[in-house]
Amino acid sequence: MDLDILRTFVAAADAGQFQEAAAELAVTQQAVSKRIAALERDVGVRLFTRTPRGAELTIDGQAFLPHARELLRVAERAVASVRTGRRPLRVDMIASRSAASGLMRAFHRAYPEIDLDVVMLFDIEKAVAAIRSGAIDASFRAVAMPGRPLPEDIESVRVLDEPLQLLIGPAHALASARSVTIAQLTGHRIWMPGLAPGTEWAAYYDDLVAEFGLTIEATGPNFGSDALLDTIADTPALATFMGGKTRLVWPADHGLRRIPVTDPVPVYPHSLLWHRDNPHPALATLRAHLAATAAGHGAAGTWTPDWVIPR
Amino acid sequence: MDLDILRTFVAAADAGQFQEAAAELAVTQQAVSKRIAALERDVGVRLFTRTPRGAELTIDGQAFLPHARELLRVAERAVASVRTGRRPLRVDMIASRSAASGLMRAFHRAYPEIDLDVVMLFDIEKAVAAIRSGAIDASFRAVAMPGRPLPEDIESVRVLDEPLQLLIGPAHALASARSVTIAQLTGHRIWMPGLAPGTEWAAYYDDLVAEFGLTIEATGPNFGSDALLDTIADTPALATFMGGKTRLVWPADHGLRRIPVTDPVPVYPHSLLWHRDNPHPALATLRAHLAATAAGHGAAGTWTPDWVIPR
DNA sequence: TATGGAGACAACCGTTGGTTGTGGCCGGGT
DNA sequence: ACCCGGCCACAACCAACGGTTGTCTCCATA
Repeated sequence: MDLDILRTFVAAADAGQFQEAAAELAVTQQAVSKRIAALERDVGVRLFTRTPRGAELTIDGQAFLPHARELLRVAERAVASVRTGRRPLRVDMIASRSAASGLMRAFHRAYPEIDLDVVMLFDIEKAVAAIRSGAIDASFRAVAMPGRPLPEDIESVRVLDEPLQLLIGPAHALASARSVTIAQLTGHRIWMPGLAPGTEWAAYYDDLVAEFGLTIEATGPNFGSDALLDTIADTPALATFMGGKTRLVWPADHGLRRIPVTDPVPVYPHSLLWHRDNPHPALATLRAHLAATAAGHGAAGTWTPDWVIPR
Repeated sequence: MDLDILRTFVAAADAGQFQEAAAELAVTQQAVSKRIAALERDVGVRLFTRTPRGAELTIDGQAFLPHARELLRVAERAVASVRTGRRPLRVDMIASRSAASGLMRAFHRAYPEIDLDVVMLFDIEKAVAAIRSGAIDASFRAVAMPGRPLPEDIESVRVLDEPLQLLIGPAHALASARSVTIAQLTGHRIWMPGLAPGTEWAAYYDDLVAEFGLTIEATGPNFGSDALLDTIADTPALATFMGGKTRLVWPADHGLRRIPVTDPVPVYPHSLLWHRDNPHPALATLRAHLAATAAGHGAAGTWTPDWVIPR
């Protein structure tokens, strides 16, 4: 099915005749006739009843029409999402199910008229480059890792601390714990595949390891969270860290447990980054929204690496 | 833009490489390469970065991907709306802005997961034929006009009485009235273009005229409500009837007035009609919903033709 | 009854979109 | 260090699609 054909269908439905639709679309009446016939062959029903002085929609045609319009609307938005110029606010975050995702959902509820696009870049370096190039408008990241101070043209504000939780299977030694202290984790194997050196998230876990003497294995490629969850669920001796705001969707029978970590609570600090000169109006709205709804970061009893910008 | 190309894009994005996507789609790798190149030419940005061992999404590609998926979802629904078999509940009503539309909106809010299609057929005769043929599942209509008793296989229930209002321009003699009695309308010109003999709505207004001695002109073709509103707004001596639940969208400076009519209140009776044997599960839901939320019909002080099924 | 406007069908043809064949690039194994 | 294998791009070729022109039928209207 071709969007041009849908445009033809809508034009013919609006005009009530093929001839006029053809004129609008700058093609011949025969072309319109063929396109409609092709569409009808495609969907398997007759969409117009042809009369000697025009063509009117059948019942099926009437039912199909709003769907066709919707399709064209969505197509327009899809193209707009990548067209330069007035385009949706494009935001990067570390993971699709991180706490930043919850913030953006809340923002979308508050301002449903603002078009949003979410992307996930590799790390803070790519994110900063994308912000400077204008490829994205904002980014939720932890800053500023050692050796990578934020450039002067990038501004940031800390918006949310996400407490880490331990994710373990039902056969794990800590499976029945209501919560665990960081000290209790010493000696347990914690697996975080895909932890790539040089990224800000690797730097975060490096500091966590150094500070509390944990053991984190970063071996093996990251085959995605599904594969990770499967392995964790089935392996008694293995645990992993996961953002406490993560909304997991996994088969109910996995039996996975999420255990809060305390003394102190390790929190992953999300800051919003943007370019000083970015004029996107929705960016100002987002910043104002986050400032108004900002809650709990830098609270007592929490831990972050000392390179994290305090407020 | 072609939906097949979008499917190719999504498949390639999911697979992370063109080769595998090509295998899934049962075409050659070269065809996928060409399609992606065409799509990129179409939207004007590069969607993939080609590497020697695959292709990964650019930032723009990431932003475009959810839109592409949405487009395919909408396309699927569009086709489903006309496919026989499990399809959306298809409901006919007399006008897109009648009270029935409000009922269906409320139903949609209550059951957003139920797919709905609304069509507008010519009259009760077409509606009954469509219900019997299965082309529609239900219809909001006034029944049962003289000489057209409902067939035995069609069931009905009265669901809503819509009070009529007088619609007049700012220069009309009654423009400043808070309400008018039917008796006061005697001698005023009431214009209802498109009132077609033999339809149930024409029968309704015929009875209204006969009962209260009104003057209704049905001359001229109906060029749509916009044209009607324009004329009414500009013509001091002209009025028309309009459903009291109608949500009008007209330029604010039209200056149109809607005046309630009393003594008695003429109400247009909407009944839900359906086929005795229609098994569509959403139909049962709709009937239950309407039964639970049904309000005010057959109230004292209202008038309907005596052929209207009382309850 | 003649006329004009609208859609369908047929014939024709250029362009599009598929295929096969081939070459370049880069990572990993030997 | 080198070669192999996997993956994508480019070129050439060809069928099929989608457009145009020309013509016919149908029916409402004058």
